[in-house]
Amino acid sequence: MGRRKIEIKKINNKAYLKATFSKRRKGLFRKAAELCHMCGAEIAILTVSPGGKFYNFGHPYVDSIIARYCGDETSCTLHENHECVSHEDDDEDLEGGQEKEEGSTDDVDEDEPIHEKSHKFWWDEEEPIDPEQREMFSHSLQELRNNAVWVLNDRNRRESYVKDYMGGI
Amino acid sequence: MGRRKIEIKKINNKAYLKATFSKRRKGLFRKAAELCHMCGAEIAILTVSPGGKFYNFGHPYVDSIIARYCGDETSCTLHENHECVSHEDDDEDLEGGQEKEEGSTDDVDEDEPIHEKSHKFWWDEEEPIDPEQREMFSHSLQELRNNAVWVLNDRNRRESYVKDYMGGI
DNA sequence: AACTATTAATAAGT
DNA sequence: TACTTATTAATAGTT
Repeated sequence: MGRRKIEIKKINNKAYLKATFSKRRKGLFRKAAELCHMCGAEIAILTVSPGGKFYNFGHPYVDSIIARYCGDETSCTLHENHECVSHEDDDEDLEGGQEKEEGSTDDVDEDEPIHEKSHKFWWDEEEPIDPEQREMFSHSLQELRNNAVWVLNDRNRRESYVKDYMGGI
Repeated sequence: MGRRKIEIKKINNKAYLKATFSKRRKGLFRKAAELCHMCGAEIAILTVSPGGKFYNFGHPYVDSIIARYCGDETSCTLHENHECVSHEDDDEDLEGGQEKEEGSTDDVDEDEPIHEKSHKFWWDEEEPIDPEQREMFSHSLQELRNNAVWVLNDRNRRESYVKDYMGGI
């Protein structure tokens, strides 16, 4: 959506990259805020710039959402592959959700991931990860989740608070 | 961008909400993927539907980014208020970033947050949070971060791997 | 950072 | 639920 059609490809020009990163990140956050507001969703976005710096968006809080993600075994399996687009079950998705304490055999919804076509992303760079590292990492994430669980118990599920972003739109 | 201009406001019609949530979440993820690819950014998006279900996007991995967020005290202060849009310093942002081990008095960049105008979000619902709960939560998040630190040491900072989302675009 | 020509996202409709 | 298309909204290039 600009003066010209562009290809979605790696930008090399540093100045252009910086401008694009800034504009598009802003656009992304605006979209997220709209989605939160219109649909009552909660969204956390962690963006790491090419320089390794974090730019985050969160409604109501990045941390509360992460804690729930880390600790909530009902919404979030420990499945190796929940890295990308996951849990695409669009049914019974708009109901309450306050009662997450029930037996967790009420299993998760791995069915119908909208893009589970097993072909790679067209810009997949295919840099495989050392399986050992991956294993170790998985383990530590598990730990992290375990440590996060108790957080949830002292946190109401749906406090609403939005910090100023796009004040005015 | 549709047949009509719409207001960005809470949707009550359940069917419409569901459709909108689905479309816009998809759009959000596409935008994120484009940003990753064009700018070499890493992005994790945790979306909690109104029904409390997680829909996540991550490049290269949700978990690796969260771990870094939780553990990296250089990029991410333990400042009470890094919930929303944070770390908006756009300078020296495209450099390397492998050397994060230096003394952490090299403080963080709270300057020039792009929307730090202190007015509230226009849809701010202003439901204040119990300070005690907030305190407790903060503490547990700190714990969580401490537990995550060691993860980082066994993880190269910039593995590139994209799972299939929008394969083909 | 601000401006617009232009493309891309999407609200309705099917 | 997926596809279509009129229309708006995001943004690429420019200043």
